[in-house]
Amino acid sequence: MKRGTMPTMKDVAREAGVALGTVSKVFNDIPVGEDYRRRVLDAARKLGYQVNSYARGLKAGKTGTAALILPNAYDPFFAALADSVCQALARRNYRMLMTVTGSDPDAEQQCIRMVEQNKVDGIIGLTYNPALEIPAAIPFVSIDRYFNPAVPCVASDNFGGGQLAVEKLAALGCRRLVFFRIGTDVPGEADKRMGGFQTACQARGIEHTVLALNDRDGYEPFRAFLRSHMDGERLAFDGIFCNTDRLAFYVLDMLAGLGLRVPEDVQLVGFDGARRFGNDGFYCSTIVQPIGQLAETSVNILLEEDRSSLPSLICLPVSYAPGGTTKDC
Amino acid sequence: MKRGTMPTMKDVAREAGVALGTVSKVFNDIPVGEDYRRRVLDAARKLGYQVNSYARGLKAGKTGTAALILPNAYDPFFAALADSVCQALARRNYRMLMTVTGSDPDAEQQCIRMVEQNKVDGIIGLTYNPALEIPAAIPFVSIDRYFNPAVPCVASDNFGGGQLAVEKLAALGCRRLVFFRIGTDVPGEADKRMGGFQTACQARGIEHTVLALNDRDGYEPFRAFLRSHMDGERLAFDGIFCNTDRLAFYVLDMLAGLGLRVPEDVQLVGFDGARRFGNDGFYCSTIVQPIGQLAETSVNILLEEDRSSLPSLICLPVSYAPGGTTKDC
DNA sequence: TTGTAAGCGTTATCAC
DNA sequence: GTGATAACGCTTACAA
Repeated sequence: MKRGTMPTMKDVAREAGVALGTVSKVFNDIPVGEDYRRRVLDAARKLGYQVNSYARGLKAGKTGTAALILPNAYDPFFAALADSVCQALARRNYRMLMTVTGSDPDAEQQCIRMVEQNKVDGIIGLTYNPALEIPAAIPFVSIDRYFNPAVPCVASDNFGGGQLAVEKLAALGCRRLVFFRIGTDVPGEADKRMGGFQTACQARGIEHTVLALNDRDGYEPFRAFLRSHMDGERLAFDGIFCNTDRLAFYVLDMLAGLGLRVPEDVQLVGFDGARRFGNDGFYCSTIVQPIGQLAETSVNILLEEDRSSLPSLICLPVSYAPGGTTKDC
Repeated sequence: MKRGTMPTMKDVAREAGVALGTVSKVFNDIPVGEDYRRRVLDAARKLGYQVNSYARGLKAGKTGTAALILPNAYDPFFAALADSVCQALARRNYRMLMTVTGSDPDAEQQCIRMVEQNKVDGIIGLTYNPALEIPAAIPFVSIDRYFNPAVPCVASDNFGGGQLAVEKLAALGCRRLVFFRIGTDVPGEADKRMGGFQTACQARGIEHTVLALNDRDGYEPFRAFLRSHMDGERLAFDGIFCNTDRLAFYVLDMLAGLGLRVPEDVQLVGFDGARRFGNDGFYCSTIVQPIGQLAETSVNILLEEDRSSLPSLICLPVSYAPGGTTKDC
């Protein structure tokens, strides 16, 4: 925005020989005499004029910009989400301001302050700060984490996903399942995956175990767990459900180290639907999150005019995709 | 930016019992009496005041926002770049406006218009539109593609990377190399990888071949090429250099289909340094692009005050990383 | 040092 | 339908 170099409405008005207000009307699709309209448009083109959306926002109280707050942009799930949200916003002629927090609670709050200053029209946030203060003045949509009834949360049907994983594994012949979980200790929607797993196992009378860890524990305990559950050459489980594809991928490596074949000896299902190179094959058989819908729904709710009665939680259906670590591939 | 609900400087001034200008000074670090300062800060905190950076930008001619234009955000390289650029900008107290173009030339031009409207302070663009019109009024830095001397371009040392790949493969015992290339036909810096490959091969007297394709050709020709170069059980080459990790990954699969072992029968090196799940292991042995430096350098140049004598091209050093498809892993 | 007032580019309200 | 004019929230001479 180098000053003095960009033409303004005033310049266009002078060039077109009309009044300032007339130019404004043309760019706001407010009826105006056809020849005036032409003159203005011609002058604008000639000068290379672009409306200044900040000045417009200053007056109109809208900026045409929404913010997306993410822990990072390189994780496949977050990257795909950023891509989809960006597109969903663009479709509605909105721009996307993106900030990454590195999962640092302070950085997250800082990000919110930053976007508050930028007077965005709304914020979509996927954060891990348990004490996050959400500005009441700006529409906010949370992804994957429920705050309170006043903050709409959009998430995948994590519980249903957990059930689906069990159903699939059971249908593929598994009789003894184990659920591996790793993640933050900030409670989030993703925690429901375990509930779905347990419920489905109980409903089907399937023997099951759970090993739920925190990020700070690292991945080694899973290896130790597997080793301690080896019965000679065989593992005590014939099916493993991991709460993320990343974990499943690590577990795959551990199983190989134990001399176990996947999917022959043990079948493995992850969660997320992460794809190699962002859009290729799955890393493993997985419960796929509907990222496009997640983005679209979040944007819809964020930009909803009537904010008096928004749903407080929306769960979107997940699906199952074979990815080579189950017998159906 | 719901109007009427957010406090303004005027509110703070009234609350603090000082003049409007005084409040402004406090928020711009312009010396002010200490007790005035305190009163203003207290009032601001009490009201939850945040400066409106749009209004500020309107006056100051700077908005504290830069735009990043990418083909998409899900490709691991672009995702990592987005993450790094976002961080580099944040470090300088800048916000990042991101747009994805889907590699559609029109969309790319459209994106530029959009960010022009938003009066960003600068644009970092990685685009494939050969006829892209770059606005003269806004600082622009191009990544991976040289436009003209007036548009600074930041890229990896692609030529050096091509040479490095040959050096490594040669050091690992390869004697007959082939270079596989796929990509757009818009000339970009990445094309220099081939030049580096050929130069290094010639310098070392290594027998070499090249198969350079366009995206629209698809991957099948590579498979056909490999098949036609099978000499009984053996491939006519003992080393393959691919212009991207993605291609290398596909080729890996083709080689397996041909009953060839990697790295025993043939060694494979890709380009980019893409990592599984964004930050884990490499997909293959690869020439790693210095994404962090790419981002940092781009931002440095973009925000450089003195724009009178900027470099027109900066190539950053790449490195080699073994990733299981060469004998040094 | 502090307060005042004139814009920055746009939109909205009026008389014309 | 058109064209002055007053905000919008902030910065910045300039006056006090």
